[in-house]
Amino acid sequence: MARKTKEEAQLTRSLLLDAAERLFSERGVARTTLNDIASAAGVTRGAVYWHFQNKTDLIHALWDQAVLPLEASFEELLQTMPNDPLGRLRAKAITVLNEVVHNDRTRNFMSIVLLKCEYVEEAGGWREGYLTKRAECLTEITGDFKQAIELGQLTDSVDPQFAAVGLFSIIDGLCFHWLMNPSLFSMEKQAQKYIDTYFAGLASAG
Amino acid sequence: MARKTKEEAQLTRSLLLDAAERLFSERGVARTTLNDIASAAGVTRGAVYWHFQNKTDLIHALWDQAVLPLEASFEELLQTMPNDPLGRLRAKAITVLNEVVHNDRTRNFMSIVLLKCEYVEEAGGWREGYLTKRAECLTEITGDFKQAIELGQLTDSVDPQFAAVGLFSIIDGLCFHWLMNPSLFSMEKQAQKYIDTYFAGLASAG
DNA sequence: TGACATACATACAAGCATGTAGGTAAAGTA
DNA sequence: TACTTTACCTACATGCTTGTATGTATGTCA
Repeated sequence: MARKTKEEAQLTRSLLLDAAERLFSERGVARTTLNDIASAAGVTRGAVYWHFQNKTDLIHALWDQAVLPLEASFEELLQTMPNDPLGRLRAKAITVLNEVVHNDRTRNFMSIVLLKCEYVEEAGGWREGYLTKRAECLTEITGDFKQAIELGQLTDSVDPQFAAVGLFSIIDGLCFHWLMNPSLFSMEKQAQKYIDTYFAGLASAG
Repeated sequence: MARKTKEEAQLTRSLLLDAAERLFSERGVARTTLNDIASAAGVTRGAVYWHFQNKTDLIHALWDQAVLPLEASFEELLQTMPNDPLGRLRAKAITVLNEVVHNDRTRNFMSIVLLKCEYVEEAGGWREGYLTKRAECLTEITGDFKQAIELGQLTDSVDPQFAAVGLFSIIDGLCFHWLMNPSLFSMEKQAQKYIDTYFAGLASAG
């Protein structure tokens, strides 16, 4: 078989990532073999080992690709309402929950992260990277809460870190339940009600 | 080597389950081999295959054992406050969160369920059983919320199913975050504050 | 246009993990 | 006490997955 041009090679890489994302979310990370991924992308394992060092490396790359759309929409929100941190948090949360429903990429990604992988400490494992990303995300949320308190959108009896962890937890928890069993409730209709309920709880804080 | 008495055999079985629980929560389900489990229990794979059909069967058994203490304490709470469904829910939620911190069994179990296994549809997989158990648990919570509304502890503008899914999500979300990184926040100190915040949100419901 | 680098495919070796068949010695039982 | 069953252990066959080494035909650049 013939060598591909650089563009074609990038396409192959992209196809591999797509296949991995889909297969991981369908069969789980551990039960998906590199051969499965290669076949699904229409190539052989040779291509996988050309583009990535190994499975772990591929997962890392997958992460980078999957997080981009979310970060982009967050950035957008920041510019849409620069002086309304609480509204921004609300919008961010609802955005994530809606993306999980409507955006295949986000849904697959969340499904992998919450349901289809095992977090285990090992040298070169991806748990570390995930922890770091989560920490960053949490700092961001905490920052928004801090601003909200400074602007008087929330009482200063609210601890920003506390509020941030809670919001993060609710989002993950809702995604976990919905992805586990989408027929349980309509994420689409109730997402914002959940977020508003939590914010109402924070507002009445003691 | 010599044959064991029936009691000793039961002990072996129990040791195997203990070892499995510990190893699963340390290394993840997929990366833990039956040999690992047997060795950790001081026996060989022969013993595993004697007591269980295969890995899946072992996981099922593990589940049954791990859920018991939680169900027991729930039952206890039901009798402690038969006429305070909301208080019961609060106590249940806080109980779970505290058990995760203080009870090794519960913590290991939650860790496996939330972080160390992959949920994948397959013939004979344990996802089905898990879904069923969750559904039962959710019905129970929903029932309590219904009662709370009937007794006027909550407005009837609150949808019990909505409230139940939310509570369940928060609990799982908090456990997920805390198990992923226990240094992030003190579950012990803040668990009840989180639950109260959510309940406050429900109370101010629109 | 030739030489080198690229983007894979193919082939091979090696290590596990699983399932199972057969062995064994003591416990249980009549 | 003799026979059967139990509770394992040992050994083996099998399949799968990974990693790597090598082949190869083509893009790419001087």
